[in-house]
Amino acid sequence: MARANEVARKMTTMRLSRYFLPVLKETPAEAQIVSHRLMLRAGLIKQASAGIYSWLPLGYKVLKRLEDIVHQEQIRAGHLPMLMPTIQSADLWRESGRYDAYGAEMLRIKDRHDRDMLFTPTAEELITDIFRGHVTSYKDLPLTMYQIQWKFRDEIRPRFGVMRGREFYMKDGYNFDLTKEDALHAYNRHLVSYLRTYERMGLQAIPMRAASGPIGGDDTHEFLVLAETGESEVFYDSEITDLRFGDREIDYASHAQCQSVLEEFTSRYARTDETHDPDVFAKIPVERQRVARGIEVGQIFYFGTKYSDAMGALVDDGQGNRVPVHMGSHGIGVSRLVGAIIEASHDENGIIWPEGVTPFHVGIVNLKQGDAACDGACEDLYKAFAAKGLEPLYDDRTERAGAKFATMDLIGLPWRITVGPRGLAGGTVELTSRKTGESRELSLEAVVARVAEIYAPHRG
RNA sequence: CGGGGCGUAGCGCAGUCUGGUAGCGCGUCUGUUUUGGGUACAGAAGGUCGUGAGUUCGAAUCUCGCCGCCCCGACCA
Repeated sequence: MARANEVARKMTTMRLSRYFLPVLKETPAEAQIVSHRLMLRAGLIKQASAGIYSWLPLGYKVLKRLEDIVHQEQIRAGHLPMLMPTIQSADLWRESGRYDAYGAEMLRIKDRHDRDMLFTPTAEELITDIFRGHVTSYKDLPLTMYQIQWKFRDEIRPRFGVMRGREFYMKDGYNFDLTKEDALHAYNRHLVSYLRTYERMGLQAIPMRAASGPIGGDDTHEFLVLAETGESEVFYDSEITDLRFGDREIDYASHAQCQSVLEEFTSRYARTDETHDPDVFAKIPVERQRVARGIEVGQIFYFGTKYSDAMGALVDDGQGNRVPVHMGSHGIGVSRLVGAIIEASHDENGIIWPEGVTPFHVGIVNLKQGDAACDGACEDLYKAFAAKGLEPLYDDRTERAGAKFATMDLIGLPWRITVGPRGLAGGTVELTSRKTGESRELSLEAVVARVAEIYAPHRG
């Protein structure tokens, strides 16, 4: 048992000499935007083919951190996690009419029996099929299920790394409600949970009225992260960027509370180019009018009975009627978020991970590898962090200080501890913020306590 | 899909026009050196020049086909 614990402790610590971190000094020629360049340079991803990427250990850790946050916030909102297959039969899609409607963006496959299959671009059909097979009564409503699963959309032109990949990792959720009113509450509930989700990732994502595309429906908001490299042109009232969800407590079952958050965050003008109305925009005081670019990181839809009508997803309404359920769907582009966060948080030296999503909590730089005092202090530090449930990345390579600092800056851990003979002589190490560059000299005990304190608000 | 460009060592590139048996920088390996912001020196390994065919005594280089990748436009988490 003691031995198992020892192994577990080592698992939470990583020595850079034993890690797989293929950082690049030079920028790969194919990368045009900063997030793509930094993801390649920092060894987060490697392109497998156009718009399809392998997630290397460091990138995979970030992806998993984002996934954890999405799960936690979905579960907090009362939604049920599940998982559906990536390869689906064409039959259900014929039933909804989307097999033909979806067009070339859907990757179509034949199995050995020559049956038409497809790689799922979204899952309204399959979830509706599951629903109709098991739910027949209003008593089982409301119901919201979601998954985080790989999707494939055969984009005409994939670009910008994971920001517009063909294969991408997406949270997709589906709500089933008896009435339109209930379904709109589900819509509002998702808006609230998404606001929380993005803020935990260190992002400001603004809900904007949008167009629905092939999912269908009338009510839809997109969440956009402002960034110069965004693909969408956006128009908004600058007051909206002052809004913060913060750590307020919300009763997700309360229609009134969710409605009031929706009103707070959507009452000011904020639209993408698809729904932009210049006349309404012009009525905003000029000094508050903003035209910018944004990255779409999520979207919520209410589409009523579009799929339940087409696929016969009916429930007994308690009054002797069999009625189609009201539905909506909601997506968060988890893999795209990795790029979006980097677009929003970097400098000329590399990535700057927000504390909520960083792959390792702290980097330990040993300036004199092989020096007994330095090595010992670093070992003590990472054991102390592991004991507190924090994950350090220990740079134990026999590189010069400059090379170690450059690597740490590139991969963007928010906090770095520098351990060198000079400081240790006085019993201290240095704690440096990646974001501000500010450093503090602290004792070994104090630095562990300080880092634990920093991360306390970010633990689930 | 329309328009443009590129494919030569792990990465970034030169060589192609004007055919003659492949080179530079970074990285990697060995040794020495250095040690608080990508050290310096010496040595070494590493390439079916995307692919197939053709022209030629000879093809990275010329011709044709194919494949892959990137950029600009219309669509999408």
